[in-house]
Amino acid sequence: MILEIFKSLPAAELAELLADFQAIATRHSYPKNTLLHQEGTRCDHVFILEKGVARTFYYKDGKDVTAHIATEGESITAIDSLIQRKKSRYNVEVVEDSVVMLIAYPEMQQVLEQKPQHEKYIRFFLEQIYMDLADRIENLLFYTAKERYERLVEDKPDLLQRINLSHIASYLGISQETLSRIRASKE
Amino acid sequence: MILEIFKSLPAAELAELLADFQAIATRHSYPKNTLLHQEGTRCDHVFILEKGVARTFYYKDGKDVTAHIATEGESITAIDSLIQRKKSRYNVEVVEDSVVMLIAYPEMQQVLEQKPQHEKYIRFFLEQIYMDLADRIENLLFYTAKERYERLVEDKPDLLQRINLSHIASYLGISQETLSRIRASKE
DNA sequence: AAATCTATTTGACAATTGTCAAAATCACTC
DNA sequence: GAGTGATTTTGACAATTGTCAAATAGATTT
Repeated sequence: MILEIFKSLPAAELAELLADFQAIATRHSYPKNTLLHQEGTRCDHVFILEKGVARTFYYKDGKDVTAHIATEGESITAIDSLIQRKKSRYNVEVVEDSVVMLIAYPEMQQVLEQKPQHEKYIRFFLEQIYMDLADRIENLLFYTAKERYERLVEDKPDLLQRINLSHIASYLGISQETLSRIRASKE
Repeated sequence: MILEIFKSLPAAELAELLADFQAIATRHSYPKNTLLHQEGTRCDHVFILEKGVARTFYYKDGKDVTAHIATEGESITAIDSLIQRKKSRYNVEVVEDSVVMLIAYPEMQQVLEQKPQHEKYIRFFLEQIYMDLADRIENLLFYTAKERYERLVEDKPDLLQRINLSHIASYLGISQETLSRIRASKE
């Protein structure tokens, strides 16, 4: 159940971390469209996708907006709630039938209290997702709707077959109609 | 030299962290427009503003783009380089005459190796700057140029007197001309 | 105070994208 | 396989914002 981003790290040190987290993780299967976390409640889990696709979304002026998408080997959660320990504005749902590892936050904290040397991996994890957001900002600032779409296709070609166009559109910050036209203009 | 965001944390635990970081921090004064870090080199410092204003910027298609702005009680660095330990694409400069605390990354790592219990504060720090980026993305996705400007004025009213309009514009993802017109349309 | 350099504003126009409404396509159920 | 509901596409139009060029204002130097 190792996260993709950890695969480059020194195996020896990592093994203990993984063992400790394996010990508190549980595996679940969910059918398509299952809500893993509901907005307005506190989120106490990190979800790691073994198989399938999941997204976080929220409602902005009544519209469903996708904030994050995760596929195999990636993690997803209601990050605001997990960080600030309060009610979340995000929902998390699986978009396909999925197999998910759950790590409960309180147990994770306990592991980190007992073995603070693991904290540096959490730090590494946060650094990675921070850089992901920085990339996304640059994407929004400097690339046109069309370019953003092309970059997503380049990065995750399979995603477009696996998730609704409307979700892709809101994730990219484009109206669904514009995204549809962009697709039509290709080939 | 405490960071604004740490002020809400339990004082007792925090005191040791601060003492340990004070021990490796050095204070410097820089005149306006001094470059604290140059792109293409590895950044080995975190800068904490005691007085003044600083920004990170980079060149995108030859244009100066402001990525981050920090004022008193906030921190700034070439975050890509600090995280990934490689050459940075960012420059860091002070925009006003400033007093800055420097913390060298290698020494910070050493402190964290010796006292891994401090890692959780680093984690807290990363979580905070992560949420800042998430806010910025939402800002870009859902608010017009005018609204983004108004929100910045609301949040940091003094900034507009302290830093060039062109820097504010690129930070907000707006052309300088549009920002100028937005300002003209008010009052 | 004139001269020079920098920063900001203004004008004219074009391009990108959003919105609303309707049609077409697709997917699933009975 | 007809029918129903969800998803995607298309059309027409308006609004926001960017670009390029020039003018103005402000700041700094001699």
